[in-house]
Amino acid sequence: MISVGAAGGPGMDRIAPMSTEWLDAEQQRIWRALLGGTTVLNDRLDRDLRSAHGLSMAEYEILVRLSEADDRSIRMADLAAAVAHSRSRITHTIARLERSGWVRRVPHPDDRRGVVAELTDEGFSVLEKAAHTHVSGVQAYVVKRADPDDFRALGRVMESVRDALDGQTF
Amino acid sequence: MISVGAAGGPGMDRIAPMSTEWLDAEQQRIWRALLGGTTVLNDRLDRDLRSAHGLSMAEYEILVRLSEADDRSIRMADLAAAVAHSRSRITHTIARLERSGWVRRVPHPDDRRGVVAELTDEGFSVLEKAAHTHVSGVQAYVVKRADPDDFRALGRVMESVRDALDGQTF
DNA sequence: TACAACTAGTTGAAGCCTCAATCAATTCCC
DNA sequence: GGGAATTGATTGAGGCTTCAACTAGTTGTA
Repeated sequence: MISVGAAGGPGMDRIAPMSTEWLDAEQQRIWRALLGGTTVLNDRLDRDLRSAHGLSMAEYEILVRLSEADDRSIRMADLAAAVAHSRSRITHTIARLERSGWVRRVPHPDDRRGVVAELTDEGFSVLEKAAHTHVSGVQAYVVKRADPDDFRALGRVMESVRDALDGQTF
Repeated sequence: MISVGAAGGPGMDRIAPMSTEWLDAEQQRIWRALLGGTTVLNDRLDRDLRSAHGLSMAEYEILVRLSEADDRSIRMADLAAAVAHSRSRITHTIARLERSGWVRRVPHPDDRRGVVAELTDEGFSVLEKAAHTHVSGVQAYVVKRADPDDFRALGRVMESVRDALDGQTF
């Protein structure tokens, strides 16, 4: 047993390889809870949406953003930034959503390079139903299980993480 | 703007569709921080590992588990449960790791249906190097940015989430 | 013993994401 | 103005994950 990622990395006490600061036992326990918890959570929310509405989490998130925007439409690049996906991924996902009839692509009025994705009425209607499933899941799997102060603390940490890392488009 | 997933779902004040309890503004902010934060975090940790060691996060996690186990080996199904992946996914991933020479498959001694995945010396050596990259990232992107009490609170929440949802193999 | 039910693991096809290359339009700047 | 650099978006190939179907070994039970 070597505890890679835990207190005292491999050989650490003898050669101090490259000054990596290892996690102590508690930090490692918390980190693994974050990793494992988000894995099972995303998996579960995704399955719930798929089985009930034929919609993935990624697709759901996109529809939500569109529903909140003026004219229910957002430019492709802005949409990519909003959900932290690559442009390529947004192109593929919007193509699928368009095939389903939930989104329509229209040329950008000012910038002729631009494309704007717009939520259709049918898409909005699917979203209305899917929102019940999704929000119920978030309540049951996360919000209801958390002490309100702990939940706020989680928010502070993850806001800091997100703000530090985002803004990188690939 | 309809705020699906936020306070007052669509039409909620008029028809109370199916008694879904919506998230208030603060809860929604926190939930989106968790969603967005974990997205960019996983993305970044994965890229760091890939570019430096040719190893994905999923592969790294598996190697870590193996390195911690007796004989550096774990049965396929147990490995799947440990990292919350499907058996099929573990089969594919171990096949890849075996091709890379980092893991070897051996028949289970008692149960002739069983297969045990075992970390090779070469795999251990890659893991030793990768651990520096990974742990440095976790420190810089998460641990160092978080107030220690907030970080502990995050741990409590995510442990509860994970324990509530895990144990579902697909 | 014998049969049914279950568990372990694999397989291949289909779907989604990543990556690099590409094309078109806009902006920069001399 | 005009060429270079940048930005917006798409494309298709390759890689990883999911899903359903399948084989094989084990367990329960009569």
